[in-house]
Amino acid sequence: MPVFAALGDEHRLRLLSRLAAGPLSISGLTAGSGITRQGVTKHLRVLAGAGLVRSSRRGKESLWQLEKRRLEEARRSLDLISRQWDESLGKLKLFVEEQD
Amino acid sequence: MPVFAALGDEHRLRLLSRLAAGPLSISGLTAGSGITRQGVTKHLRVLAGAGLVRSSRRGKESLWQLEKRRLEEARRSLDLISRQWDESLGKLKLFVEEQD
DNA sequence: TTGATAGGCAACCAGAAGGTTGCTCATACT
DNA sequence: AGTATGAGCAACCTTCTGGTTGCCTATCAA
Repeated sequence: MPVFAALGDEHRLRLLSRLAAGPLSISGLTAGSGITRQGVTKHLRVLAGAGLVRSSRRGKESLWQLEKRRLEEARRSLDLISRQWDESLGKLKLFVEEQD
Repeated sequence: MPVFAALGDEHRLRLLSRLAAGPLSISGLTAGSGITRQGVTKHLRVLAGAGLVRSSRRGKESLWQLEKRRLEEARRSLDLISRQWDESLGKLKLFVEEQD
């Protein structure tokens, strides 16, 4: 649910952008991450909890991949706010002009 | 800097969307927020630290308003990741087809 | 079947985050 | 002048978070 909270950690953002290049296993993601495998696992769980990522076992490793839809939902939320702001600025401008 | 972290709190998200309807003072934002004025202030500071919001004193009250640019930067970041993902899926599809 | 590789579970820890309260300061109103 | 309103500062507390370590399970390969 709290998708922005999930995005709000640098390690998790990095994980996401690495996953954006294609599915990867946990050890794959751990390599060069600077933290432990367990740390990575925790982050992946958070991302999964936010619906940003999904895993599937393949043999002895579990492959993680991006769930694009949630990203786009998040993007749209931000879009919505900026649009509202544009409108409110529009109204403000109108208001100012009426003052003349 | 950590713009997503700033977005990752429900109170702050609500503050933002209220500000999207136009500038407001701290007490204005506090009303109906469910937390103390000091709490609101802290959240506003976080948002400001992320460059998402800006304040200006007007008489005895300080008016807070949205900083649209950062929102759009954040939106673009998400966009970038989904685009990369699209590409990677494209490559994956190609790879699968080669297998036949 | 033994070993190596990939991962899960649980406990633990330090520090950050969210929130409150109490006090002070400054501006506005009458 | 005196009071009410809007806000800042600092201390404090509790909970959540990021990260680690130690140990156990499962799969693959020799």
